[in-house]
Amino acid sequence: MRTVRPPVSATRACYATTLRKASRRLTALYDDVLAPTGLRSTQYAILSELADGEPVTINELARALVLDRSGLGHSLRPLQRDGLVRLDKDLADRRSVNVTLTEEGRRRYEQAFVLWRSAQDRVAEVLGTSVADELRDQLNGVAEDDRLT
Amino acid sequence: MRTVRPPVSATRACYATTLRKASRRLTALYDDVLAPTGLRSTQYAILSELADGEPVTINELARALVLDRSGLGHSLRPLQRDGLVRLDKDLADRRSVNVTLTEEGRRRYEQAFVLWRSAQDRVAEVLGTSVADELRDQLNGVAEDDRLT
DNA sequence: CCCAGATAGGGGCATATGCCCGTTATGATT
DNA sequence: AATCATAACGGGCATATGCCCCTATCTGGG
Repeated sequence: MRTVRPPVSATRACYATTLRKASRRLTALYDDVLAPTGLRSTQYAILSELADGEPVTINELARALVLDRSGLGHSLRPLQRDGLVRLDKDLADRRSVNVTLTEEGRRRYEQAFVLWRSAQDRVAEVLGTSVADELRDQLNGVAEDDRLT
Repeated sequence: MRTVRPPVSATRACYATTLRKASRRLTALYDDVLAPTGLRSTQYAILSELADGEPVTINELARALVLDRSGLGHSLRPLQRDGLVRLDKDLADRRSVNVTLTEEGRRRYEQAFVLWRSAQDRVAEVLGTSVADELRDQLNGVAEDDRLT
C-alpha cells in the first residue's frame, strides 16, 4: 500500500538538510545586506562575539559559535590580515591565544551592526516578529544541546 | 544604566547566526552517523534528491537544495569522480546537464538511508518528534520563502 | 623534580558555498 | 537569416568548516 498524498521530498524530510537549506537562504540575505561593509555573515558573527571587549581564547570562541576549533582558526586569518582582530598569546597559559577586536575592527563592527539590524528587521517583517523570535530561541536550544552529538 | 539580566549574547540574537549554529550542530551529528558510508550530509542530500530516478539539471537540483548553481557544480565533482552520479548533456537543450544516480550511487544511497534514519530518530528522540517536525516544517517554509532574498 | 596524560593551537587536506566572468546554446525579434 | 537578450554551465578565487596529526604547554601524580 502506498501513501495517498505524495510524500514530502526526501530532502524536505531531513532535519539537517532542512536546517542547512534555511541557513543558506538566510545567510545569503545577511551577506547581501552586509556586503557594503566587506564582511560576511560568519565574520560579522565573530566580530559581534568579540564586541563586548573581553578577550576570549580561540577555544572559547569556537564553543560559543558552535564551530570547529581548527576551522575557526582559519576563519580568523582573513580578519587578522585585514586588521580587524588581534591574536595574542595568553601570558598565563602560553598554549592559549587571546582574540580581541582592534579599533578598526570595532569601527567595522559598528558600521555593520546598523546593516545587520535592517536584515533582522526584514526577517521579522516577513516571518512575523514573534514567530521569528520563537524559532530562533528554539534553534538556540538545538545549537546548545549537547545531547545532539 | 545597565540591564539587570545579562543581555543575550549578540550571536544568540541573530536569526542567521543561530540558524548556522544549529545547522552546524546537527550536520555534525549526521556526518558522524553517515561516516561509515563515506558520505557527508550534503552529499547524502544530493543523492536523496536524485533517488527518485528522474534526471534533473544542475539548475533544478540547485533550486531544490537552495544552493548556488556554481557551488553545486563543484560539489558534484567528488560524487562523479567516485562514480556515484553521472552527468550527461541534455540532448534537447545542450546547455543543460542532467544529473542521475549510477547503480553504485543507488547502492550507496540505500546503505546511507538506513543510517540517516537512525540520525533522524536520534534527533526526534532528543527534541520530541512533534517539536522536531514542526520546527522542520517551519524551516522548510523559511528555506522556500522567496521574500527572504 | 620528572614524566605521563590532557589541552590549546597550527598546518595540511578535502569538501562546502558563493560570486564573478567568460563560453555556448536557445529563443524571440526584426 | 542575422541579432540580441537570456539561460545553463565551467573555471577561478575566496571564505567556511571539519578532520587528522603534530608540537608546545600545562598539570597532577610519583
